[in-house]
Amino acid sequence: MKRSILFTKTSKTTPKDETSFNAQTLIRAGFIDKVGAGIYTFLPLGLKVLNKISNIIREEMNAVGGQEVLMPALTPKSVWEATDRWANFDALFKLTGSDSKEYALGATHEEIVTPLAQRFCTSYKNLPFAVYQIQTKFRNEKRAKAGLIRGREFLMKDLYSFHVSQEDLDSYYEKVKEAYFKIYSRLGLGDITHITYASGGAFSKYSHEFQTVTDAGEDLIYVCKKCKVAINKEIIEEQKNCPECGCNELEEKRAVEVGNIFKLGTKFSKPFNFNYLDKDGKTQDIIMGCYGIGPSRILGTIVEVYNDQKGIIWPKDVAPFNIHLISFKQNEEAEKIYKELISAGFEVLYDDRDEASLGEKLNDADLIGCTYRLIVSQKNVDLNQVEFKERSKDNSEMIKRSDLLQFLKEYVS
RNA sequence: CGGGGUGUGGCCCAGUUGGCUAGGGCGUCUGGUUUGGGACCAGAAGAUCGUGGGUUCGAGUCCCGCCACCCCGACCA
Repeated sequence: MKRSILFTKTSKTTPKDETSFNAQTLIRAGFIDKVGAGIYTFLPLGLKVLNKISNIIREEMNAVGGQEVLMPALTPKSVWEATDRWANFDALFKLTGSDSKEYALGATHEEIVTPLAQRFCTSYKNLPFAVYQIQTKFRNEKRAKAGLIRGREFLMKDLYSFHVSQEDLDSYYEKVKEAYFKIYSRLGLGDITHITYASGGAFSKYSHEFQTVTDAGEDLIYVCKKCKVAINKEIIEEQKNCPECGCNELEEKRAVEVGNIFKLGTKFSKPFNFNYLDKDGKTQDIIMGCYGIGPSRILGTIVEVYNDQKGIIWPKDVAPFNIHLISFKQNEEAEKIYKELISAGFEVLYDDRDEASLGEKLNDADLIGCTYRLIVSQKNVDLNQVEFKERSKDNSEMIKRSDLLQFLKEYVS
């Protein structure tokens, strides 16, 4: 992508109606645009990152046998009444159609996926199975805040699994747990993301959350110094030591909830009379699990975690572009390198603007935060070299022009 | 939903006890000079002062309602 035709711009000033670091920075760098409280547009740069996050999640969901679907955001009142959540789920956005029928904007999809699964699953032969989607969710938060971390509309991956028994759910649950660890590690958040024991809400005694440690977090967790498992604040009173290793050296930290997995049991299969016939032809309960993770919240969390005074420092696999290429008084050679990199399969943001000073281009590159940066200047062209720098490091190095592609192939990809 | 705060060109702000054609910076456009960390000069465009009502000879400024946004709290399957 050439910077000269990218339709967004960076800004020197931060919007005053936004105080969270992630939203301020993402708006300034041209990744998102604010439409209302907790409502954002994803711009080309932001959408690229969001899609990369989603794709990592998608790959890991596919790897545990999840089958991707896309359920509606507009959901009829009747399904919510079946589970008694029309009246009791106060974050539901409700609306009325012109036919005076009532709807809710999907805040979660148990009410949709359960009847869906019921249509196709009647026998033990059909079990187990899991479906997921990556979709916009709506929650009428009393107060949206913290930029992308608590919006009223946000992207969510929700996986639902269906089982013949509690044992089968338990073993699948462990598989998904492992998949989640892989996801956070691929997103660059592995070392600072803890699995925590959290309230099970209406479904069970405990659920598990995945919490990424950052001061921007809304939650307090208590991390076991030995095994890195943590406990959420809401259950610290009843669970005073580590549930895994029993030790009581717990350290309080602020964190963002970046995932939550639940054993639903029969909480949703029962209200919909969703059963199956076992080998003996006897009717049995379907046991369910659900597993959520929010790509847009993760995007905001990454910005909160990986930054310096100049801007964002994207982890390699989620950066909007692999390489930020800057031309300085030398557009001919830079253009040539741009084309070479593109045909070699790199994603490149090429700042080809004549009117921008080098300082402006460098500041933009630091703000946008692509992992690697190349500078092609007249001086470098004369010396047959290109300047290479990692966003996370202080020093740059010179790469021989003739070695450039090979170097990048080894180093960047 | 309770408490507090803020609304002035695209963005950040100034605007005195109410007073004349509402200012500045950033950005944008034109021309010229520049270029290793957000360049400079000259010119230009761009504003229902959140919105509705009221007080007044006169309202960005005072009063009332509403709306939006931010912060603290509550809430957060």
